[in-house]
Amino acid sequence: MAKQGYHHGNLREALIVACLRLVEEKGPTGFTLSEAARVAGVTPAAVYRHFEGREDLIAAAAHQGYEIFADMMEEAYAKGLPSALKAFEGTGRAYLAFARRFPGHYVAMFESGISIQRTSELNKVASRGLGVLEKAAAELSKHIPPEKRPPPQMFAAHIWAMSHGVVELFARGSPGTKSPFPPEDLLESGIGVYLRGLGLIPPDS
Amino acid sequence: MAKQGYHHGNLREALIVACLRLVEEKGPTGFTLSEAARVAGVTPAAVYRHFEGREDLIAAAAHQGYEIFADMMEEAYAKGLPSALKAFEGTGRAYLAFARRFPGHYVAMFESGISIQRTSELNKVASRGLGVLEKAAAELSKHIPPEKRPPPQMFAAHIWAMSHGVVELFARGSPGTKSPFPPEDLLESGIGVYLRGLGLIPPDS
DNA sequence: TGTACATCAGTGAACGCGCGTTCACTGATGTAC
DNA sequence: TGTACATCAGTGAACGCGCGTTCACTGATGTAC
Repeated sequence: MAKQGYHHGNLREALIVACLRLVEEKGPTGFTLSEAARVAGVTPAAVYRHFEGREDLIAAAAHQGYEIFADMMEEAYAKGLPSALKAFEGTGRAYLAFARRFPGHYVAMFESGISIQRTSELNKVASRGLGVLEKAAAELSKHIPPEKRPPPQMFAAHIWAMSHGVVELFARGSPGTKSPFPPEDLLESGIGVYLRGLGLIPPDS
Repeated sequence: MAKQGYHHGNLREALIVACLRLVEEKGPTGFTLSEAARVAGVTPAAVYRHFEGREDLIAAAAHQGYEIFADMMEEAYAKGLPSALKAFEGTGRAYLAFARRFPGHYVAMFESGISIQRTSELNKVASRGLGVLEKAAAELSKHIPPEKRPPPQMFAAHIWAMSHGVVELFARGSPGTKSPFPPEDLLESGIGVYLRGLGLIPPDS
């Protein structure tokens, strides 16, 4: 990561790392291109050899995040198979796990205000992660009698919303919001109740 | 709202209104004290007659938001009584309704990064809103057999998280996130499934 | 192995900009007599 | 009703600052011969 002479070696990556660190520490507002350059040990102007500007740098960080995110979702899904239920629960948990392990990426993706529509590439990789959740939901919904089966996209959205809410409100340094429960437990139990509501888990336990 | 001569009349309020508008239009990042002053038709320096600075102005906007929010929650709760179930569902819906009707306030409260701990006053008014939700949850939880009754704070947190998630992901101009379902329906059905999972609604319907 | 040269990733100085904040001031308002 | 005066909400000029971005440049690297 330290530069070794006039040429850096891998400045592009180093700038993304710096961006992630700053965005995590100071929030998306606090992030400046100049400081990222400073952290990477380089002149602000050098950034323009690798990115179009400030926005583009954040977008690159987010892109990397979506990639990792999609991978984690897929892995969690595969790990749960062949049980559709386990696979589904796994993806829900993976959401929170991602936010915990990659807070910088998470902020760049969901709180920095960069649009998913920015690039078709960004859009594509972002859809991959959500796609896994929807696939898991579709698979799982086959276990519900057709006449009382909600659209899989819908309950994917429910789980996504709950996961996102738990992360935003309870897992991050959010506005003084403290819950007496660890976010992991909160999400776990929330998903549990929800799936029970769909009749996918027996009512006791 | 137009100033009428040298003295404005109600600059404090006008500045909050300007702050809300800007924060809604451009996001919390885009908000500047100077522009708020401009919108209110006044010199930036004039702001300091009413607020300590930029942060303080946003905090005031958030404070006003929390006040309105708490009122809406209480009203929704009261309207649902004496049915504990209806009262609870009402507060969930009120969350989304608030975000829709007062987007500027919503941003100031939940996305601007100002801490709830900033003032004991702010903390107090912010707790009032959440308190209603917790009260509703506690009331409702009496209808669950004690041995399978989760802590009311916990399921208040679940509903809060889901509401917040729906708002952030689907109700606001969020990162290209589009759902085929209107947020209202999404939240309504999500809460429905959840309550069914708690055994508070009969499994059919 | 050595030299000439093209490539390109970095520099560093400069720019204009709008920001938040301060200060001594001044114009309008309201009150005492 | 009129005048003197205190109060205070506004002005406007100035400040230092760090930002994002541009530009002509230069130093390091790699390749052709």
